Amino acid sequence: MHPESPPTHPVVPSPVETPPHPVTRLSTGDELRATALAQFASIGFAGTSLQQIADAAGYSKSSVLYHFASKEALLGEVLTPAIDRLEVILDRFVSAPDGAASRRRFVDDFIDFLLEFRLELHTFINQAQSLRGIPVIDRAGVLIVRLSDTLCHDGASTEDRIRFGIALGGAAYTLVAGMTFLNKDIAPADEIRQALAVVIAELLAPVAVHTSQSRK
Amino acid sequence: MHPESPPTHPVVPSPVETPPHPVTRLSTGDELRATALAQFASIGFAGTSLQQIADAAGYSKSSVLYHFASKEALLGEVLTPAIDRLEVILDRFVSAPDGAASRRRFVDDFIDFLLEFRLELHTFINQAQSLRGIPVIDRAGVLIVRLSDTLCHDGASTEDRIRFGIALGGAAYTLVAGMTFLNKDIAPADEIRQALAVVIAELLAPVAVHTSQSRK
DNA sequence: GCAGAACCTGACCGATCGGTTAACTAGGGT
DNA sequence: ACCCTAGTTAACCGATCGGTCAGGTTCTGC
Repeated sequence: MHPESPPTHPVVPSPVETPPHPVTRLSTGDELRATALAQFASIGFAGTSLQQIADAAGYSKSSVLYHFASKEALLGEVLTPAIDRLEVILDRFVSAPDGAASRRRFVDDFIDFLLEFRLELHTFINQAQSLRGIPVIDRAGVLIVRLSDTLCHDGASTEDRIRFGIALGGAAYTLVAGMTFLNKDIAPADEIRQALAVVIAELLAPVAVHTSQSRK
Repeated sequence: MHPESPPTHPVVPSPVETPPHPVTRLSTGDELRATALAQFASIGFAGTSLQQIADAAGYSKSSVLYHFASKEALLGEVLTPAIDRLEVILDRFVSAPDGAASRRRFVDDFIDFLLEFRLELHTFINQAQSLRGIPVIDRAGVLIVRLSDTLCHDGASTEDRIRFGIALGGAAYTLVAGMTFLNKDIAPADEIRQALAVVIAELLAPVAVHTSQSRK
């Protein structure tokens, strides 16, 4: 089943503490989380079976359900780190004094978030509607609405809201699906980050200007 | 089963030709196509069962499989009109002389396409990767690549390609998921179209300028 | 009246779904 | 030796999956 040689359980090089050198070896739970995330993002939560996750990770379906109470719980554990991170970023932004510097740092933080949690964002963005009721999804939903309301105050125009939506959905798409599909080259990372910064800032700039200063 | 009163088959008001007044009544096949599209776009192709489609449309699963050879064939019939339309738009653009007017008309056509086939685009955009091999998906894939290559010539920068990807994925997201989720108001249609035109043109403008004229 | 096409359906098929249970293995502490 | 815990798995459960099939109903052409 596993690439490892012995027929017993596959990993667990050091049962206590994290390994001294940050080895690339992951715990079984982390392996399963990563595998599940990749499947949820590409095939969808409803379209991914526990058997597929187990096969892809090299375990049995029973093992997946040993580490996670249910499929929904697995989704929850997969998405939670991204939500926590976004919450921190947003809290820091709203508690900072209004100003160009604060806004600039927020956009930087947000782009870091996009790049680090692209699969989680893609999963949420494209499936939140059909997964309403699952606690982690609802929590992420209110967070996104808060993000939207923070950037686009009550009186924001339709165009401002569409700018925000396009930035959010466009980044989620481009960084996952569009990457291996439109940009055949594997992309030089730094170049992507820089280009993303330009375009996202351009999309969000009028919104921010509109909310904190006078129009145009 | 059906909202109609008699227990027999539900619609078929005029068995031959289209009804003289374009009544809102749809043929069974059209009802099923529309229902399936809504489910595919929100829950995903893999996550949507034929039973769900049948229930939502008020028919039996057997009836769905009577009108469509298989689930994949249903997906094909659902997506084909959008692909045909996009193909027409793209052909007209590449066969027209280069120029600002041609580009402007293309963006207009493209926005019409986005608004009319938002569910079809959303379905393709977010699931093409996992549905590779299905003929209609592959056909749409080569079309999108052709669209990308037409707008971004070989030497296009990473930023240009990201602009295109964000415009495409962002519009698909905003017009479907973001609509009932971020913009609580049902949206005044014309306002959405106009805002979309501004933002899409802004995203695509540097690309077009770059490919047909000098930079900036 | 009658044959046939078009339409819709319940019953059924093997496969797979998410999830439960019990059994097994290995290691640590005593 | 002992037990306990953690990890893994096969076997199994009822439900549902996509798909097939035979039969019933209604309409049309003759």
